[in-house]
Amino acid sequence: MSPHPIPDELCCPAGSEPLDGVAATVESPEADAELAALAKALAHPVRVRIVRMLARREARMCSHIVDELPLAQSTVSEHLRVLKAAGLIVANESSPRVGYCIAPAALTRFKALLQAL
Amino acid sequence: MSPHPIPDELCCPAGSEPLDGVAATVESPEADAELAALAKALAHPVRVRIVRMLARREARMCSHIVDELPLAQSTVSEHLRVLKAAGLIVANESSPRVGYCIAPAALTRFKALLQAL
DNA sequence: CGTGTGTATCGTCAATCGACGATTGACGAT
DNA sequence: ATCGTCAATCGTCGATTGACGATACACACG
Repeated sequence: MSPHPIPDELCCPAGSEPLDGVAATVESPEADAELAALAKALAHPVRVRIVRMLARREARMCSHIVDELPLAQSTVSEHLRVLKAAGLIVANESSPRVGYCIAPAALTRFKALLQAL
Repeated sequence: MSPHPIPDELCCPAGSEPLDGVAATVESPEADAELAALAKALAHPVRVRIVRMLARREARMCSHIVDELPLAQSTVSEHLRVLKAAGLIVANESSPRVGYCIAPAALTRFKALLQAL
């Protein structure tokens, strides 16, 4: 059997749609830095892939992603760290197996900032 | 007097709205690489600022941007090169007065790729 | 033809990135 | 208590980035 027996529902607070990512300024030096930081987090094909996988709920754990990609576990962990640092994903630190999922608010904010260009 | 006497209408074909950036695939390994490349081009506050200035038509020439930012001319030129390589901006190569402007199609494509996440 | 203006390119240098293996730490299960 | 699994961290290495000054280039104008 696979050592990763498909995770149960151990993701983020489920249907949380904060929608607060549209409140802040969209044109300012701070917005420039914010957009640049978000773009930087997505500035790698592997990270785009990871975000897509998490958005589709195709994976929740680091090991799942390692299975899908031709990369070492430490490399995947580092990409997850970058995405988490940018706020694009969040981790369930409480659960046994650390479930990752996307942060809808950050993604919404990203889209809003880009749309404003 | 300013050595940059405000440029005349030396921008791109003006009201060109190709809108062809929505035709290609939005979920694929190629799309991942494409989105990552576009994000990488915007992954710097200065480049975000430059794109914003060009989108607002506040500047068209490299020298205008140099006037606005605390950066050397060669640095600004390099940022412009990165943006042009990513296809986000285009240049009127006709003269020393190179007129830069945003590439609406690339920006639209960028937005479409991000929205698909 | 020389001069000034506006850009691009080159070379350099410090800093950051991306990848890896190895190690460590946390749990659950045996 | 030991083992196996999952993930984070550390240290390293080569490649890339970002910044700069200096230089070279293209053209308009005198």
